[in-house]
Amino acid sequence: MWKVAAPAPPNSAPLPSPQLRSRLRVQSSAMPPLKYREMAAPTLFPLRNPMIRTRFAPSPTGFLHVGGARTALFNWLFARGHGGEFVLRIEDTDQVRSTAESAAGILSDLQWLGLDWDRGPVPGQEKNEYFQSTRLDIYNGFIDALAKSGHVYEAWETPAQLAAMRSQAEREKRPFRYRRQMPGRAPKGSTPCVLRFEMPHEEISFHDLILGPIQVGAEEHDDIVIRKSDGFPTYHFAVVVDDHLMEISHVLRAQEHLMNTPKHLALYRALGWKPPEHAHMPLVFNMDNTKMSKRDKSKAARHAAQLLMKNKPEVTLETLAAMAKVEPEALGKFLHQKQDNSAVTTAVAQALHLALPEIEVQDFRRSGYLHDALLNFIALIGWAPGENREILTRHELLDLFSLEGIGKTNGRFDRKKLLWMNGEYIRRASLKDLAQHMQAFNAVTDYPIKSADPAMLDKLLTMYQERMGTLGEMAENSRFFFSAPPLDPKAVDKFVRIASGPQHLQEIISLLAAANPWNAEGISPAMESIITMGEKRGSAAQILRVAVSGGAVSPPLLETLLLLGRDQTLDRLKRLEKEVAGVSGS
RNA sequence: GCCCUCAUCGUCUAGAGGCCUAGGACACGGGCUUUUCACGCCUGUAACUGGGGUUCGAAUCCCCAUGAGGGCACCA
Repeated sequence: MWKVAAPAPPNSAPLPSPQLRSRLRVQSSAMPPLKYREMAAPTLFPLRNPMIRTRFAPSPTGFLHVGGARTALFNWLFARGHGGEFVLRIEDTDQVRSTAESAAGILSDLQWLGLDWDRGPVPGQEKNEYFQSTRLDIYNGFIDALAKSGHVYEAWETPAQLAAMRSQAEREKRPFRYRRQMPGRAPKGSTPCVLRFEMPHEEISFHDLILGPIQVGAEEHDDIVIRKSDGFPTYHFAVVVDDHLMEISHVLRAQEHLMNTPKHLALYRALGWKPPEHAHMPLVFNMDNTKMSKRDKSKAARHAAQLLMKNKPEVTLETLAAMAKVEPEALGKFLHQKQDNSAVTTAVAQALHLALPEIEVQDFRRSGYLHDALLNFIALIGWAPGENREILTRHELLDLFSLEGIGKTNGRFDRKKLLWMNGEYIRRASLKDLAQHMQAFNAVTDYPIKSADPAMLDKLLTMYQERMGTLGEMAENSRFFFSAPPLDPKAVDKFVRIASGPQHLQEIISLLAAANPWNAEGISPAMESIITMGEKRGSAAQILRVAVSGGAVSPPLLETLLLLGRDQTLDRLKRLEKEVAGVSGS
């Protein structure tokens, strides 16, 4: 778990209880005509409405995905931008897949992003009432009420039977809909059964705040399971009960939930509750239009490994396993049976020096993206403030955000633009802020720069601020300040193993050896000579660059040498001298 | 297969019937600056999916086609 500079701890305000719950009225059997919502567009909201309350309700089955982060951001912006409240609720009704680690990770990622919540779990503490798994009796109470009014019935099919019924329907090319009065329902059995909710037999329509009017025909409804055989409510039921009890005014969620909304509205109606407003936002995909999934990371690692083994036959499964320090068997399964495995993925990527695509928030964090840059970028997918604005502070985001600004078309996650934006944030940041970001970055990564003292970090930051896209880039490129780097043979050939190379190298060594004192004034004359050395201005300086940095690219030499110090500089020059002399005989 | 949704440069988008010869940003190309790499500055290429309507006039409204995405779980 990472350490997090903790924002203000969220309040754990009590749930709306008895009096509010007493407002709950279960519908009698005589139903009034179905009219879920007037088709005319409702007024979106008055400005600064204290009654606006949104929620982000992730299921703790993995780390926080950028898509989830965007949903959280939009909900947060909408609530806070209008003086409302933002609720965080953990939907852990899937006993098999939910883990406490995931929940903690999601909390930590949201905190890192600065998306704080008014009500919800308290980091570092036990599950409270914002974890659905603690609320079983509440759901059961409402299920009982719904049963009394005749909306609920038992269904005894096993999962296997249901699967068979579905494939049967598929073979007959007809849609499968589970309905109470359909023929061939399983008789009462001895195993625990599920409880289903009988959907109305009428068209359901509603007005989506982003998409406009949506209708779903009566024949499309399916009697949804509301309680699983393990006694836990399904998502559909728990979400409705909690959104009501927690007085959520606006449900802002991804468009993949659009078809769930009629089910939820039917539940609201059966429970006698007023549903919240709904707004479904467009989805975000990879540039190639595939879904952004953590599997992309495995795919990238697998692809790179297979390419390597194809191009270099000497690399076998065993050698690669040894390189990555994983079991050959596990690697085999990963490679050949396409068994995704995050441990193997990471190990392979590390062994091959492969940068995995960032998918989860923590990936971006570890790559050295600034949280505000990530937030800014994410906000701009599917939403635009108008006026050609792009770089927006958190404050401006809050100020400008509106549901009307959300578009209807799916977006793509353009990593190049994110990289640009992150660089933009880095260049605009103060040195002090950058140092803080670097510290947070160091806490979750392990680069040599971790060992830099504040003074050195400051100097490095100054040097790299204008030439990095991410903190990770700087951490990588600044390695040579901490230990002698490997020499890039291509750079050595190009700049040093040339006719004038050895002689220039000698001159550089004696110039710098004589430089005194080792400060800007003392070195500058030597630097000037080095730059003007040779035919083309600056060409000889590359020799020096290769010597100290190992390659053809580095921050400006003067500052570099100053930070490196005389001894390191001369050592590395002599190392290069030896390298060139040693091989020239062959 | 059935249902739902969407459709402007490669990408994110501006655009609410005449302000559109379609604007901005990223990316890409060219140039300047430069001891490398960046940064910065200047500059270029590039889009209204197609077809029918409505209208004096359509990127904007309607219909159809096509394409794309989502959903069809005892997952959420």
